Amino acid sequence: MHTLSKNQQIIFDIIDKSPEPMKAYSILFNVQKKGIKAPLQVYRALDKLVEIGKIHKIESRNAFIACQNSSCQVSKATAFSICESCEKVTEINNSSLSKYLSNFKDKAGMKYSKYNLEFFGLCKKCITK
Amino acid sequence: MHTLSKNQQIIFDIIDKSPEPMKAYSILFNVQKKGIKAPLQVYRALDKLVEIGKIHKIESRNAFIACQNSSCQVSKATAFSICESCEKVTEINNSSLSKYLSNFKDKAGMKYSKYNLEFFGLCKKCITK
DNA sequence: TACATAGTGTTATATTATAACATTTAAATT
DNA sequence: AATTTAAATGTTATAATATAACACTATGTA
Repeated sequence: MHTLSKNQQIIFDIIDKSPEPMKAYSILFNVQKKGIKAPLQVYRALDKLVEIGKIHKIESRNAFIACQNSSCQVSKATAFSICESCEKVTEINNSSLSKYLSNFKDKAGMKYSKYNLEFFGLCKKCITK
Repeated sequence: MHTLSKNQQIIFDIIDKSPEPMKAYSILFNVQKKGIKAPLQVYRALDKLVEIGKIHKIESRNAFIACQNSSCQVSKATAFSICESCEKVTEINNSSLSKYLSNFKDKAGMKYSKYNLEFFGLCKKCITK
């Protein structure tokens, strides 16, 4: 198991506590009281946390969320649902889906080592508004 | 069928001719000789071209490619393979995959209106290097 | 014509991300 | 414990990506 460094722990904690994905400069603003002053300090921690699978980047939003999936050691197979109204993001943990995608081969026979899937729609709350 | 405006056509043409995804400022550089001088002129055309499905954004790369799929009118169901070595990107057109994903429902019962999937790996050329 | 909608041109600025280099800390090896 | 190595930190500067705001022009349609 990986032990986080000081900066990594600070930045993981704030992402983990957040109910929604956080952007890098919002993270920076929120950790300045803890002594983290520069964007690079944030980005380096983010890079490492993504690498070890503790957080994921929501590519379409340039934002980061803590991994919701206890069995997810590395960010090799990620899927998210994104509400286009309230921007709520949920990590999808569905074994049928992950099996289907992990075994997917395209016509050219290329075998993939990683995928990222983002679904967009309206969440239950927003659909009734 | 949609008629492209002058700027939209210029920008679509250069993306369509490119063998690889193009980034916004690379597009800008390449169309300055045609009188397009400012980032916004590029981004506005890109937004519209994405909206009508003539191009797609590769989110993990902040880059744009022309739609390879003649039946794809709108960018509601996109899938790409991305070589992490040479950065070659190919649009995946696989009816089993698109059916599976279009019909996918998560546990919360949320029904999605759109998805984007990016596979990562090594293409055939790069795998033998 | 006149009205509405979409597109253009422009300047300025916001947001996201990395380069480069010096230093410090932690971990692994002897 | 001392040495070595890898990982992490701190800092300044800057690159790369993207949007706000406003004035104006072209196009389609009643």
